[in-house]
Amino acid sequence: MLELTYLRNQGQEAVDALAKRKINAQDTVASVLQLDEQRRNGQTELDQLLSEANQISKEIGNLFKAGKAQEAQALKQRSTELKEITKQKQAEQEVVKAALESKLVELPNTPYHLVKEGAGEADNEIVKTVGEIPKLEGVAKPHWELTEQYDLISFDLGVKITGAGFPVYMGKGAGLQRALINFFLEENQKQGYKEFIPPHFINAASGFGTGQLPDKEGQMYHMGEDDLYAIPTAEVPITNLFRDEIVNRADLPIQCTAYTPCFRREAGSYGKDVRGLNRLHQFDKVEIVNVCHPDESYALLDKMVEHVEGLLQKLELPYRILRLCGGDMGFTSAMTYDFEVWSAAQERWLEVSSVSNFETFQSNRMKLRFRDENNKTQLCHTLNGSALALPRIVAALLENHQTEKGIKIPSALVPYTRFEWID
RNA sequence: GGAGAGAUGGCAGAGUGGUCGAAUGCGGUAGUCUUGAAAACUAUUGACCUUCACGGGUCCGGGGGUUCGAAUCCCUCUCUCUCCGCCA
Repeated sequence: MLELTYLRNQGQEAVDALAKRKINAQDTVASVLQLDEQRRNGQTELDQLLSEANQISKEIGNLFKAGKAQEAQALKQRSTELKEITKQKQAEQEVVKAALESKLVELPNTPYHLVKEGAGEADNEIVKTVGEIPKLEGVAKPHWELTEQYDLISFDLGVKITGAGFPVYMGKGAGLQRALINFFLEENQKQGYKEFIPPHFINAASGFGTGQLPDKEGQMYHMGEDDLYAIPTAEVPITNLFRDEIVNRADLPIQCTAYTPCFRREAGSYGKDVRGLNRLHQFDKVEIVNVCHPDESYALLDKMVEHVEGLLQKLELPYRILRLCGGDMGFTSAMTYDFEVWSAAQERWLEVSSVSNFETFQSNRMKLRFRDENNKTQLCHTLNGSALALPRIVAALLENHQTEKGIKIPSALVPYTRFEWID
């Protein structure tokens, strides 16, 4: 949620920035400002009425004490009258506030100045491409064949017990999964991240805090009986740990990491995009989340990018980094870098990480603040990124590292798998 | 799931219809003292809305009600604790 004061003071700047997403926010911003004005005026009026009512009540109390019941009775009349008026005024205010809130929530985050205008994927900037593309044309098997050949993952068993998009990992397939999770968690800890194991279900307030609700309602699994949502990413429970908190400035940046399964309905996906491990309803991911001072968020974003890069290098995977254009960024993000690894058999890039700075967009919703030098509360910045999402990493590892002997495990990972080959 | 108790400021905890945004203690901050620290002492210390400012307003778990007036009375929801039951 954008900050009201920002829209008040720099409304046009916000509209211009949002144009990078190829959306015209002129009207929405205008009605936000109009409703805000209306709300403030109403509030002033209401406050004056309440002030009068408070004063009269006090006087009545004093009069009763002084034994002047007659005069007190006379004042009661005005008091009752005021009660009616304030009640009505309050109801009006509620309506205005709700309207303001619903308009404000419609607006996505304003892109950072470095973000290029664009409509979608095609307009993303390639920041860099690193590593050698393996030359396996013709002989390379796609991962969905390799997982079957080496008995690593069963998609069919998953279909039987749950449905499509819920794979069953087996043997070295399961071991590889566990090894990657541990590898990522430990690498993250070396960077100063503290590990958490959060709940896998969240309430609606948490979904709202990080921006999944109301925007992505249909993408989450919802358990109606208990009104809980299965987490689409660890970002949600982890960032919401800090909802309604005033954190110590000295504690910033707060760095958290967590492994969780992630659940996504992926309504509307089809075709080669969903083949094998490319897109799943349940998958494993290790996430990093940062809560920091506004001045340091972009430096921290760079640091996160560097860290994720390091992980991909240790896994010996060719990758490229994209800076997303306005139109391809998520609703809540101010700037996002995507990481893609090369899939040698599918011969295409697969997204494995998304690292974003949300600035105050989430913290404003969550009321996540710190105290500045003047002891004033100020919104923190929040950031997060995948470090890393497993399925496509597994797909790329299997495809890129396949040999006639079997699949070679990258040496950095061997201490975790305790096997060097899948054969 | 059944029965009971409870929810007050960063924490602990008083307050049962008016002068209570709320005693007191702890904690935090600043100062005095000290070579330094501790202790002691002094002062200060909630959030939010509104206003250029003075000021005004809201908040005692959430929502509703009674009353001129509610932290305090009533209804309701949520959560926590204790006991019983069930259970990894």
